[in-house]
Amino acid sequence: MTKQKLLLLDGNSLAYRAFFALPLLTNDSGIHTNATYGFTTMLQKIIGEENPTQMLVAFDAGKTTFRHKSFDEYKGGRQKTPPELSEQFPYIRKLIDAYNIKRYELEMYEADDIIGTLAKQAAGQGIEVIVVSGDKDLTQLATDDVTVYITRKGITDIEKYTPEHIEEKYGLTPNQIIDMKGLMGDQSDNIPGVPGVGEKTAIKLLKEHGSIEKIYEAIDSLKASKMKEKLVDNEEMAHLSKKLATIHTEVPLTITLDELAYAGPNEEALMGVWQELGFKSLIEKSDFETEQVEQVELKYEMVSLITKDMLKNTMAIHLELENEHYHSCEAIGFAMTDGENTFYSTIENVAENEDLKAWLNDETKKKYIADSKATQAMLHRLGIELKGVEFDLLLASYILKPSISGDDVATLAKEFGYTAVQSNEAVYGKGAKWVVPHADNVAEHVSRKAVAVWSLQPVLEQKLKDNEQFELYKELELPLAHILGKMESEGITVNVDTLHQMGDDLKAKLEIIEASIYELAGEKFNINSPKQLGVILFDKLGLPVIKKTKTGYSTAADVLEKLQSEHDIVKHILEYRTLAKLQSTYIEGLIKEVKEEDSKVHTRFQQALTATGRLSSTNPNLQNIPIRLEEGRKIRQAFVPSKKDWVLFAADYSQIELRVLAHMCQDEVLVDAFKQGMDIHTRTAMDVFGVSNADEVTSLMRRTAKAVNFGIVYGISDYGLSQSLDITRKKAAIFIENYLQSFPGVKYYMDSIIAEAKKTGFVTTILNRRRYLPDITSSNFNLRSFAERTAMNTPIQGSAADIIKKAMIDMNTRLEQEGLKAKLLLQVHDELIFEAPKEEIEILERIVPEVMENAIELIVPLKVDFSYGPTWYDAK
DNA sequence: ATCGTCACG
DNA sequence: ACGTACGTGACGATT
Repeated sequence: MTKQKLLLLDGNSLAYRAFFALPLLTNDSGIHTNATYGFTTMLQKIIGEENPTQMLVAFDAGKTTFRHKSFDEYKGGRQKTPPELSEQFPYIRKLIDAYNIKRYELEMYEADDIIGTLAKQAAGQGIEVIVVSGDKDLTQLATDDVTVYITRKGITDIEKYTPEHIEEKYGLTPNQIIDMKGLMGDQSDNIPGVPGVGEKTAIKLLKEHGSIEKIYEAIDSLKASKMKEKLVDNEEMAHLSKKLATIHTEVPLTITLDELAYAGPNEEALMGVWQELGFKSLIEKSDFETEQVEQVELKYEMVSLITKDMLKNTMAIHLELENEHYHSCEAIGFAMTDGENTFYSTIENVAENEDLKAWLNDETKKKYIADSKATQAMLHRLGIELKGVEFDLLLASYILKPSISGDDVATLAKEFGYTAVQSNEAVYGKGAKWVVPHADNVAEHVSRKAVAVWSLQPVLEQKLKDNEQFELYKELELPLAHILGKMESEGITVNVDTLHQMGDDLKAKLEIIEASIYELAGEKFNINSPKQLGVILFDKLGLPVIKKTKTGYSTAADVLEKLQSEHDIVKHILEYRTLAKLQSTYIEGLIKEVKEEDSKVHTRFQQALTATGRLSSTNPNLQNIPIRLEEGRKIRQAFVPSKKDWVLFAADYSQIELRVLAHMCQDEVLVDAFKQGMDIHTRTAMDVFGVSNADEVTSLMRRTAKAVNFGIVYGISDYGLSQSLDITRKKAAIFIENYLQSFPGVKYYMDSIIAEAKKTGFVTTILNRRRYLPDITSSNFNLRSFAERTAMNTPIQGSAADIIKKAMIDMNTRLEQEGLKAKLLLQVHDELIFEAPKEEIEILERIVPEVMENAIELIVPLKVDFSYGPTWYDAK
């Protein structure tokens, strides 16, 4: 439990302060907002700075208080609260409620007394207390546990009163503040005090005697003077004034400290109040993830038919889908806008509308779309081919802000300050509660999305140009989306019978292994449960614990491998894991994804997801089909061409990341090695181990050098390398040291890329893709180290991604130019998989490496290997 | 919803 | 001294 901190605010005093500190502002609807605005900025500041665990705003209750009983002129003659301020009090209450801060007022007592009582209670429980007011009387509450903040001049400028500060400023203790006020009186509260006694005299007297009581005890010894006369004449008034100025700390409150917990505002409610008051700057600055939609009226027309006259040369269109699975879900509706007129139509009316179809298919009719790939794929299913995509909100957002997650139009729009569109969750609900609402609501929602895309197009394109990223977006990502859409819609054929066959074999093997594991363990348990497995291995069988996880023993493969010699059960478990993974993910999982109609899987390539610019693949993930172990690799036998006498043709870049590194750091040795076509791991081994002849490099040396090369690409650390090679950290450090000495250009590059990231806050790839690294200047070692490794890795991984993306675009063009039937089906980070008729193999062998190797020119050559066969397994 | 694990580049 | 290799997605178990 962190230290508790209670913030007590004097509501009336602060409202008055804000009102008089700021000029009389009014908002669009004519309400005065200077007090509400001042109050809000003050709250924002104090909450941000103090981060309290409990909060309360106290208000004065009615007109009369217990003080009036002793002195009926108390606060008499005071100016009436200005009506311009009175009208703002309801909003101040609303604001406080929206912040989820407790409000409190009590009949017969003033805010001061409520605050005094709570401050005393809290301090007694060891809670740190901060009192905020515009009234200096409150400083009497200061103690070691209670600090009193008094606003100065404006509303956010505060003076902090601790007992020390009061001593410094007045030479008095906090308690003596009351006596001072008793003597001086208070104009605003109509407390008379002793006439003729001001601050200076009061302080002088108190320093000498200590308190009002002590002054009167010693009154006779005072030498005769005008002042003595005044004191004598007004003794009663002095005592009364002190009494009135004393804050009551034993108020019979009807609330307790427990009720004051503060855990942040109700963001939606707060946005609502801010909107009502017209606090645009605060709304813009806030990073709340609220669903608040601007109350901008949207004019749109629901039409049964989109007619020719509605179809303009440039329009934003939005095809609304049920969910992200656009290869299998249903479409909900369709909207289009040219900025002036917005039309909504049902899907039935879209699919059968020949005019619209022709317009969508017309390359010269320009479309602005939120997610062009999804739209293209869905339209394809409806028998419509989409062309002429000019703007893609998802891709533009991704290039500008690669870190934003989510593809909802509302989420993206909000990132760029556009809020007149609702989130899908707000409209449809989520999970089991998901439902399509009334047609009117859908029409408005979908129309708003189209308008959002239309409105954001100029904004985002300008930002891209400002960043010099427009080309990356327009010439790379946008055309790539079209190609990826085609690849996904085409799909890859899977032989389900082959998978079933393999599944049966696996099932039999698993049953045997399972039986021997139970036998060796002496009981049945769930081998798939790391928790239960941990109990068997480490508690029951007493194997040594090598690594732990947050929740218990680690049973990961690297741990189990070290335990193999300890017990026979371990190797069975390792084998069980391998086979169970194949069975659940690659046999059963894959079968579920095969579409019955065409016997194909249609993955979705996520183009706006990774931090580095790579693609990712889902439903199913076709970028992690097994290959390293033979048993798993056989899964690839189930991936086949879609037609008889066709083949699968696979081409992959050899060492693309290290070549990119060589290009970027221009290290002579590394560049030379690639230019001469050497085996890079062997070359590295020669340098790291100081061997002058390639023949002298042993396989262990090469394997080690390979791991070092991986480490370099990942942003090396001795620990990481030691883990991957299972050697000591010291040895790993020596390898790295040797490497960096052999390749000084690499070291220089790594140092400068980190320096650059620290300076600009981001790193870039060959095609100017950015990754922002806010943690690079963190004082937290872990965060900073991670950011530094990322700074080293991202330009390499990201540039490699740029290169293969460019190759895909060039390859698509080339296939069309050559009039080939061959189709690009998959991309797996550094390889492209095609299917093609046998007759085209020869030409592919020529053009695929040519196009891929020349996608982007580096100072080192790019090298592409390829192969083909009747299944993906054979294309090796 | 999150964790541990493991498949890929 | 700090505690990690970079980037992903899917599964079963568990909360």
